[in-house]
Amino acid sequence: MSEKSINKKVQCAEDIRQKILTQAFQPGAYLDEAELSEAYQISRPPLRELLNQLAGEGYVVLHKNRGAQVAPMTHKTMRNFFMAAPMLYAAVSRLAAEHATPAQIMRLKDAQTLFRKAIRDGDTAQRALMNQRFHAIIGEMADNEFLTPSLRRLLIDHTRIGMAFYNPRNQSMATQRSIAADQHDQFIALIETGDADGAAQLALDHWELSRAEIENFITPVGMQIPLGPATGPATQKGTQ
Amino acid sequence: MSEKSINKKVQCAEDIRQKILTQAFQPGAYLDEAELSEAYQISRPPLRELLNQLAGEGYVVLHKNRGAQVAPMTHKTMRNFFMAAPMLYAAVSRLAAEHATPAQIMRLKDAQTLFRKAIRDGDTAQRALMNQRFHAIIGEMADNEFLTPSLRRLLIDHTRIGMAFYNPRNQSMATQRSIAADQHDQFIALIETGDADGAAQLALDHWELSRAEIENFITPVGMQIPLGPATGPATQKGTQ
DNA sequence: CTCTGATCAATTGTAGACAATTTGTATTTT
DNA sequence: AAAATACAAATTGTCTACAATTGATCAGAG
Repeated sequence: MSEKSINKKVQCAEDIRQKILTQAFQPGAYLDEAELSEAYQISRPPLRELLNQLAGEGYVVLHKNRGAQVAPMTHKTMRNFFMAAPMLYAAVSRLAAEHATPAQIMRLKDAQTLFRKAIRDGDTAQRALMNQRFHAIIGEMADNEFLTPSLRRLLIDHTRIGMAFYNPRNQSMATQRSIAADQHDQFIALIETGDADGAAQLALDHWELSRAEIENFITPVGMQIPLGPATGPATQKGTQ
Repeated sequence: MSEKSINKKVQCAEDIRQKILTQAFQPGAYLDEAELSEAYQISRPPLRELLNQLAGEGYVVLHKNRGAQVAPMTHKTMRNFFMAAPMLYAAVSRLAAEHATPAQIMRLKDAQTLFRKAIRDGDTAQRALMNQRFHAIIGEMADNEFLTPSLRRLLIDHTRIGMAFYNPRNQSMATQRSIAADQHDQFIALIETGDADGAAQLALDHWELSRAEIENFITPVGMQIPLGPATGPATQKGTQ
C-alpha cells in the first residue's frame, strides 16, 4: 500500500511524459493543475513539484502565474533540432560503446524487442515510445551527466516529431522503419563489441535516415499545422 | 510590493545557485528544507518546488526521502566534463556568432566589464560568477534549446572547479587569467562581426587554456578532496 | 562483547484551506 | 458607439498542520 502511494507521483509523472511524447498532450497546450491533481488523485503541491521537474527535463515550460505549458514546437525548434541532433547522437553513441555494461545491453535488447513488436502490431504510439526508450538507454550507457540533459531534450522532440509526421499509409515510411529497426540491431552489436567509431558513424547514418524522413513532410512555408501534410497523400507512387 | 513577494522565490533560487557556484554550499552537501525556508522567509512547499527546479538545472540532486544534495563532484564528473566541454563550447560559440542580437552583445560587454573589475579587485567569487555569466550569455545568444541544458550543466561545474582550484598566490594563474580576459574581448569582437568559425576556434583555445590550468591541480591519484591542494600549499614542498 | 530487534526522534512528503494575481466581462463615461 | 475602468470569477501561488518514512539509539539476548 505504502509503496503505491509513494509511486503515485512517479507514476503520474511518467504518464504525463508519455502523453506529451505521444502528443496526447499537444505542444503548446496548457495544463490545468486542479484537473490533473484530481485525475491522478494527488494534491496540488506535489503535482506542482512534479511540473517543476518536468520543466527541468524540457517537457513543459512554466509561465509565471499562467501555469504549465507543454513545450511548444515552432519552426525555430525544428531548425535547432536539426542542428544539434547529429552532433549529440554521435557523441553519445560513441561513449555508449565505450562504457556500456552487460545489464544495460540486456535492457537495450529488451527495448528493441518491444520496438519491433510495436512495428508489427502497427501501434504508432508504442513504437514511438520504445524507440525513445531505446535511445534513452544508449544515453544512460554513455553515462555522461553533461550530455544527458541535451540528449533527453532531443529525444522528447524527436519522439513528438516522429508521432506527428508518421503516416501508416505511406509505404516508403514502412521501409524506412524497417531499416531503422535493423540499424538498432547494429547499434546493439557495435555497443556489445565496444566499437566506438562504428557506433558514432551508425548514429550519423541513423540520424540521416530520420532526417530525410522528416524533411519529406516539412513544407518550406507551412509547418504551422504539423499534422496537415501527413493525413492526405495516400496515393503515393514508386511503392514496391 | 507585490513584486517583491513574487521575487522572493526567484531571489532565493538565485542565491542558492550562487552559493553552489561559489562553493559556499560544497559539492555533496545536504540541504535542510526547514533551515532554508526559515532563512529565506518562505514556506517549505515553494522551496521544494524551487529545489525541483534546481535539480532540473543540475545544481542539486534529489534523493527520495533524503532531501536535496548539492551536485557532487567525483573523478568521473571530471572525466565527463573534460570530454563534453570542448565540443559544446565550440558549437555554442559558433551559433552565438551567427545569432547574437545587439542587446545581447551589450549585456555581454557589461558582463566582461564586471569580470575585469573582479579580477582587479581580487574578488575570486565575483570573478567566477561573472565568468559564468559571460558564458551563459553566449549560451543565450546561441538560442538553441537543445544545447542550452548541457551548457548550463557544464558551466556549473566549470565555475565550481574554477573556484576550487584557484590559488591567488600562484603567479602563472594570474597570467592565465589575464589571457582569459583578453580572449573574452576577442569573443565579443568575433561575435559582433558574426565570425562563426573564428568564435568556434576561439572557444577551443579558451577551453585549452582552462583545461591546462585545471590539470595542473589534478593529481593522478587524489582528487577526492578538491579543496585540499588549493587552500594551504603556500609553503608545501614534495609531500609524498 | 556483539548482534539483532524495537521504539523514538527528526526530516521528508502530503493535504486542505487561504491569499493574490490575472483575465474576462460588464457597466459607465466620453 | 467605443473605449476605459472597475468588478468578479477562476486559476495560480503560498501557508500551516498533519502523516509517513527513514535512521539512530538503546535495550536485550545469544
